[in-house]
Amino acid sequence: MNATPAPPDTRAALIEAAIAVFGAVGFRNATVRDICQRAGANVAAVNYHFGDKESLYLEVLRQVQRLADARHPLPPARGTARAGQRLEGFVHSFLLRLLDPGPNAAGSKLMAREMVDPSGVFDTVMAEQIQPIADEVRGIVTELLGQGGSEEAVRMCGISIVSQCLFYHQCRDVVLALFPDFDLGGSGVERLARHITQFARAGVRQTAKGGKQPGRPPLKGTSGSAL
Amino acid sequence: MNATPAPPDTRAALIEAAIAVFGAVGFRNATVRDICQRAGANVAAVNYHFGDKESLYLEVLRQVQRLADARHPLPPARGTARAGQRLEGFVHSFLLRLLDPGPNAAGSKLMAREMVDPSGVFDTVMAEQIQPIADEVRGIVTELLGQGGSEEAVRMCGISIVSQCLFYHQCRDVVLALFPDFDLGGSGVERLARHITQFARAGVRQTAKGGKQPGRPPLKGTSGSAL
Amino acid sequence: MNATPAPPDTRAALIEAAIAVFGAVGFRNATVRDICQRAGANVAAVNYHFGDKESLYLEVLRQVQRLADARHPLPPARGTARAGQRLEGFVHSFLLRLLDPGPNAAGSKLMAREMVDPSGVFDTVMAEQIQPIADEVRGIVTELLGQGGSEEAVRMCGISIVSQCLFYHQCRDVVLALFPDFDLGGSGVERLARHITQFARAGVRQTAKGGKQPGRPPLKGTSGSAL
Amino acid sequence: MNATPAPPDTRAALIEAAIAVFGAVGFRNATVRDICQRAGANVAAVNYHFGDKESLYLEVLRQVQRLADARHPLPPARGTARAGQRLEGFVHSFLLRLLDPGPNAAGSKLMAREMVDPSGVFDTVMAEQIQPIADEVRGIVTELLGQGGSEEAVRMCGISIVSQCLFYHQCRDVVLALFPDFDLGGSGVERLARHITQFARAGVRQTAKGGKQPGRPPLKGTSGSAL
DNA sequence: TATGAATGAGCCTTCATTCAT
DNA sequence: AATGAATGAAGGCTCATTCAT
Repeated sequence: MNATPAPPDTRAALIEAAIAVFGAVGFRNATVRDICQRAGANVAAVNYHFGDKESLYLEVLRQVQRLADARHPLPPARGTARAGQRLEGFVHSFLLRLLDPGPNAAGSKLMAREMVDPSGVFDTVMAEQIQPIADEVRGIVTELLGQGGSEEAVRMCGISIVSQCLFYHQCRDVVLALFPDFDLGGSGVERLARHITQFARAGVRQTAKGGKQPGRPPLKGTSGSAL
Repeated sequence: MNATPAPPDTRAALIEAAIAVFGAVGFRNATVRDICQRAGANVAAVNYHFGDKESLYLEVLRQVQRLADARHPLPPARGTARAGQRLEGFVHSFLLRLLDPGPNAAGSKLMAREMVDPSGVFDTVMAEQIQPIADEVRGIVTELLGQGGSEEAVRMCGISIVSQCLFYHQCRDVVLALFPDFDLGGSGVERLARHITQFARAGVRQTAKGGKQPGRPPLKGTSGSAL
Repeated sequence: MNATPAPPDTRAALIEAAIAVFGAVGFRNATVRDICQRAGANVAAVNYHFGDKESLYLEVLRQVQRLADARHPLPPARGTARAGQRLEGFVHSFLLRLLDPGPNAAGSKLMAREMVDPSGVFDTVMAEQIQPIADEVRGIVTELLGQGGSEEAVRMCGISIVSQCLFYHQCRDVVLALFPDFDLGGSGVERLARHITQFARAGVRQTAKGGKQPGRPPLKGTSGSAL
Repeated sequence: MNATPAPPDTRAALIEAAIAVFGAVGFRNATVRDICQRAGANVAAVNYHFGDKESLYLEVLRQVQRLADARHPLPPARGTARAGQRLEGFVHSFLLRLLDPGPNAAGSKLMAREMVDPSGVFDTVMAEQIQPIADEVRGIVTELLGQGGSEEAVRMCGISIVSQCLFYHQCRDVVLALFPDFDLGGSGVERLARHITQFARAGVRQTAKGGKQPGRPPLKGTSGSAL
């Protein structure tokens, strides 16, 4: 569609280098010099091609999304399969996208940081990358919950599912510090997907039964306000 | 109350200011000058009282934990209650600790960042702050799973529980971008605690039954297309 | 003369300014700001062109040597003349190099300081600048001593020669404080060279005769009281 | 004479510590904090007892001289012995004073630096410490030269003697870099003293014979001016 | 007499950015 | 279309010194 006649591969090299550097050390810690050097370009190249460091960063996030979509497209939209299957499929491909050690791993790290510590491009990221996932999850959960699913239940169940997946990605270092031999790549992803799927399915089923916890009085708080 | 009415405790003022600044912009973005200025102290004050910026940062993280422990102590250790109750208690007080909009909110943010983007003090934070929580959760899950709990199951269930709580904290901005009216303070915490508790209890129970998902073959394929 | 009339060679200007500043106040006392200012360059110029202050310092020492070699080359290597002549030639050109009031005087001062109060670049200076001189002297003395020259005798005679020359340079202020009219430039150098040469030649000849001082018992006692 | 009723040994401790620190790293590199710490005193102690860092430095130089005079008094004034003996005695005790590894070694280093790189207290040091040595040497050389000794010959011979001794002290690091096994303490001093004495005696004797070098035409210069 | 806290000037270095070519 | 040199603002840190106690 967008055919630049002679691809100025300096630009592409800059983006690629920037993904690696931003991913490794974050936006602030990354230096323009480092990026340019890795791209085999001049110190002024970033400013020349992108205007400034932040514009490069935005371009990088876009490219990261493009790569992620290409490598691990989200499962086809709702309706094509039963919710149970779709949950399983979603968890699996979402985990793959997050934990894939492939060329986009650094980009993945970028997204994680953006969610915890939003920068100026957060809105774009939300709209272009996170919202579609949220929609997909909402669809799955809505169907799973059936008519017993209040809006709040849908939201919370969706978050319960997504958060389990994201944790391994965002808090990878914590996981590995606690369990140094934890397998977060290769076959480990399969086991994780299986666990999360069955854990979540049971959780959602329970939520569908109603907010009432069987035979349990309201929480007896550990802090101030009387719960 | 105190004999000395108000000793111009520069050190304390520095920590307080640092919590705010580090919490707002992170370790790297924060400047010593800014912190000192807010604390009404000299530029050299940080070096005098803490040695360097990083040592101040570590002290800040410790103070943040102290405040958190004081405001929302984790439930008393194992043995005092059945695991079911302890799960409920843990989730509730953990959420309170994370989402408390009180004076420690900025400090909370710090911990979130540290988990996603570890700094030089990560190891200390792991040992002093995260490990105790992990131990507590492990204890609860081990008891809930009973004899059917493999080491891996214990780990994954623990993470499934903690990650749900953490998400609202770490990805607060994402939650609010998706659901602007989501209640993350006050009574919202109670509803969240109830949801997570029952979701997790069902999930753990299901995990205990065995890793086999009823009538479902192991996943095949690495991307969504197979779903 | 030169095709490019006057390239604003910031790098060269920095070195020149640095020779002056380092020479005047020493490495530690010198400030990068001062050097850059004198060179008409930005504060960051030193870092850009040399990496850091110390690397600039090393470059300065090299340039100083280059200038010294250009202005006062040491006499051609051994073999071309008898040792007596070579001693004379060495002392003369070494003194010229040390006492030359020309544009390299400040640089000379640097070397003197480095020998008395070594800095981080001492090893490099030793290898690149001092060792060649030591080798030359060793060659001369070895030949002068003939077969009677033990290794120790060679070393000590060499030092006896060099130290006499260096003193006028390193302790110039002491000399001038003691003898305000002492001529350390111009024809004074000639007289110094003649004195040191004949003094040293006699000393070496005496050393060659054997370590035994005629009719004098070995020293006894460790302090002056025995004299 | 000067009896301070109750010796404030903080002051003495400061001086002692300062000798060590100044001697080790020089005036500029030394920090008041370091000195106070080693003296077991408060950071403000230097300013309190001496006014400022430089005044402490002057006091230190005085103390160094006191110690040197106590440990290695110069040989008794002229007339008590023949010049030959006195030369031997001077060289020996001067070397001892310079190379003594005892408690004043650091102080010695200070003096060396002061001679090469004079500070504000240089004049005091000259008058109080160097001049007496110069006078002693002048006396010895004058007698050795006899009637053939011009003023210039006396000066240059004196310097030839002193410079040989000083070199081992001031350029100790150079000596050890060139000859790592060179013995600069203990019995090494004896050998050095013997060498320098006989070397110098021969040199002075030759100088006395007259400035004419036997059968040697004036120097054939290696640089500009026609010698 | 002596101190611990605090200060402010200043240093080296980093880095995104600019500019002439 | 692209670069190497150069910039200036800013950052963390050091250190001799001061001051209230």
